[in-house]
Amino acid sequence: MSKSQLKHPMPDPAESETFSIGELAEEFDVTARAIRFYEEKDLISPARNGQDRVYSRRDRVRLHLILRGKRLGFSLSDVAEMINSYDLADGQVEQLRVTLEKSEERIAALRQQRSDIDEALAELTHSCETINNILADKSVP
Amino acid sequence: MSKSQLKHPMPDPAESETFSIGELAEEFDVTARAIRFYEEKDLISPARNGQDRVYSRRDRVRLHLILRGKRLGFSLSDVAEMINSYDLADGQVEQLRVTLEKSEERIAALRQQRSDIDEALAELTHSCETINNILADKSVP
DNA sequence: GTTGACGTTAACGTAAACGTCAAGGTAAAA
DNA sequence: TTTTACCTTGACGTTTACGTTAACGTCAAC
Repeated sequence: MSKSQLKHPMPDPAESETFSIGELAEEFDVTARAIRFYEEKDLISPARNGQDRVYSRRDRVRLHLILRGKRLGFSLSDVAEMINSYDLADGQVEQLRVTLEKSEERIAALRQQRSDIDEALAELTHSCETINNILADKSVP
Repeated sequence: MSKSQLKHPMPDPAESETFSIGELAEEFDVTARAIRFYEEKDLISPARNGQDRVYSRRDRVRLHLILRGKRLGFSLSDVAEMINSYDLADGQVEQLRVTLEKSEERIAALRQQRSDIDEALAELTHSCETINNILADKSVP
């Protein structure tokens, strides 16, 4: 199914690069519901064509950032803080500072998690061994 | 406040080793609410003295197992499966088999998590470096 | 006879990130 | 014209592990 068959073709055929919610959903493999949810949380604010949402390239970048943030384990409110600080007076620098700070926190948390996991793994593998031994004994009394 | 001052002293002074919910809560540093919640989820079934719950040593062991399971990242329903399989005809062996299986699953999941964390750490440390470089440039133009 | 420490049940609240209807609008293709 | 594809808002449901009242019972001590 080509783009010309879709309900929402390019508004300006001379190209101004906009996207429908469905296009973005498919491209990034998320549901439209999720994207609307991000909007509800002030992570993204697409333009409107009547009722329909119209996403610019900038919006698309934001969505990309949101998903990257999620992948790295940030909460949506963290992502909101990072992304939205972009729109402040200071712009760039402030956004970078916020992101840097949150990233460092995240790194610390991840390191902690990793050591927790290592502990759990040690305990689990040990108990598996023990269980295996018991079971071996029981089956050959 | 010593034990003799408590509302619920030993029912049998000749010792049969029972515990109140508050005692267990304090010993294991969980709230009484949590312990009742575990009961609601069929993880533990203390006897009653009228309205009051009376925990045996066996109940105490179960609680210990529950908390250990949680610490290792099992869900309460996982823990329930493991613990409750103890009460089946086959008893011991079946419980051990269930626990072993779940533990192996858990180990696999933890390894996956760890590698996810490692990936995220790599990406985060890299982006922190990048940001630091940009900020350094900006402050010394 | 009341205060304090402990216990009870019942049921609603919380956080995160959406999923899942319901009920409908609009436009383009067959 | 009807079907099909895509969109909308609104609102409740899901999951996990409890927290948090509310309203009350009970006993020992002062």
